[in-house]
Amino acid sequence: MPRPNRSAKKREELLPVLAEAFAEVGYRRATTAELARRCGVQETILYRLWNDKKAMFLAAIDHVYERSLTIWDGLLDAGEGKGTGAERILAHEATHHGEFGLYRVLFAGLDEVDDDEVKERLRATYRRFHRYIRDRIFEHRAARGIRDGVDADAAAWALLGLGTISNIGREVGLLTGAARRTLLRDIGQILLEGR
Amino acid sequence: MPRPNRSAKKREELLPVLAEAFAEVGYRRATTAELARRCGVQETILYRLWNDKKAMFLAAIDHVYERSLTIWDGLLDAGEGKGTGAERILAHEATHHGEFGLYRVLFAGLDEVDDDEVKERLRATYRRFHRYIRDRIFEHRAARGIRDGVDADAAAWALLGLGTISNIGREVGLLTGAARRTLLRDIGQILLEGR
DNA sequence: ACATTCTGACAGTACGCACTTACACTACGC
DNA sequence: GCGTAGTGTAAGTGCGTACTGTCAGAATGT
Repeated sequence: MPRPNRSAKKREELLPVLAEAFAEVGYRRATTAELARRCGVQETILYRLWNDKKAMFLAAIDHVYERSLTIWDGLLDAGEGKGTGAERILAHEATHHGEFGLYRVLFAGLDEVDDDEVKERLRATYRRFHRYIRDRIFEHRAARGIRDGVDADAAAWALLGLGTISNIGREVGLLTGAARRTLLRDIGQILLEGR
Repeated sequence: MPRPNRSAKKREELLPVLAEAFAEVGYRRATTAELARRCGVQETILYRLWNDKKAMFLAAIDHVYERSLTIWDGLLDAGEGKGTGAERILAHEATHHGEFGLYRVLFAGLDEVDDDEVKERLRATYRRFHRYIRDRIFEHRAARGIRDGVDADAAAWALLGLGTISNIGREVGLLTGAARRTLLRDIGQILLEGR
């Protein structure tokens, strides 16, 4: 049995680079040649790690969620005492939201939803984001003794929308950093409280 | 002087078809052959009306705004007495939002923002949408005597975000029609009032 | 009727891109 | 050291696609 297989490790190593590439130029324009160049490897190597370009993209979608979750969960663990978890995440996003541009992977995916696999993966990703946010809203309201807020489900969607439009505004140069901060902070608070 | 030029008329006639095509399959996948097929003409004809594919896309972006505005302005003119203009638009969108899928043209554009012309056109479009909504918020609050709501500018962005995420949710199959209705209605009302 | 410009159909071209084949080389277990 | 299976490099290949050249015919003002 010669040479152990390092594929898994290599995939893990290249995935962030792929995600960044898809984020920057979208799905169609991220040519396999460009992906390989950014990874510093030959195209063949990518094709040995993933079946095709779509598989690379699907993996990148998952990476977006996992990266966000890692950061958010870190915020929940650390910094106890400075408000509820939801407030801490909101405050963090108010200053750092979208700075890695990974959300653009999701935009790229929305352009490919007529592909069933892409659509399914996007659905799973958005659902996971939504549930996570909704749970934080529940926690927040429980901690604050809020019982009459609007449906937490709807509020979670609205918060997702807030993040999305904030990114779009940045993308097209309509929202400055300061504007995004007040947007996420003020409106975010209202949605959290639900009234 | 033989045969008057009907280019303008023809452009006007084909533009909705182009917009629909871009909405359905995005920019990259909307091949010129496909565009021509949907329009029922030869590719050459499209190229006589627009310089290149990008010009067709830019025109489609404008069309999205103009179509929405036509509908919304119609709602403002008609149906006086049933709430403020903002409320009427919101109620309308709650049931009809995104049913033509034209917003997907904007998603497609977001995948092409590294092109300066596309980015500029998107910025102009989002700005116009934002201003229109903001003005409706001002009117609403004036009519209701609301003076302590959150910044109308921010609220307008949040409403845009609400519409956007509503479309995304529909797109990936996470939000049913009923869910979108309550989302736009309940959260929309909160944002309108600003508290 | 006629000149002139618009209109429509078709084939073609150059290129970019996803994906493959082929092959030399390397590291490991026995 | 030897066979096996993983790794790196290079050169294709075939297809899809944006865009063009050509040319016959059709509609208009004079």
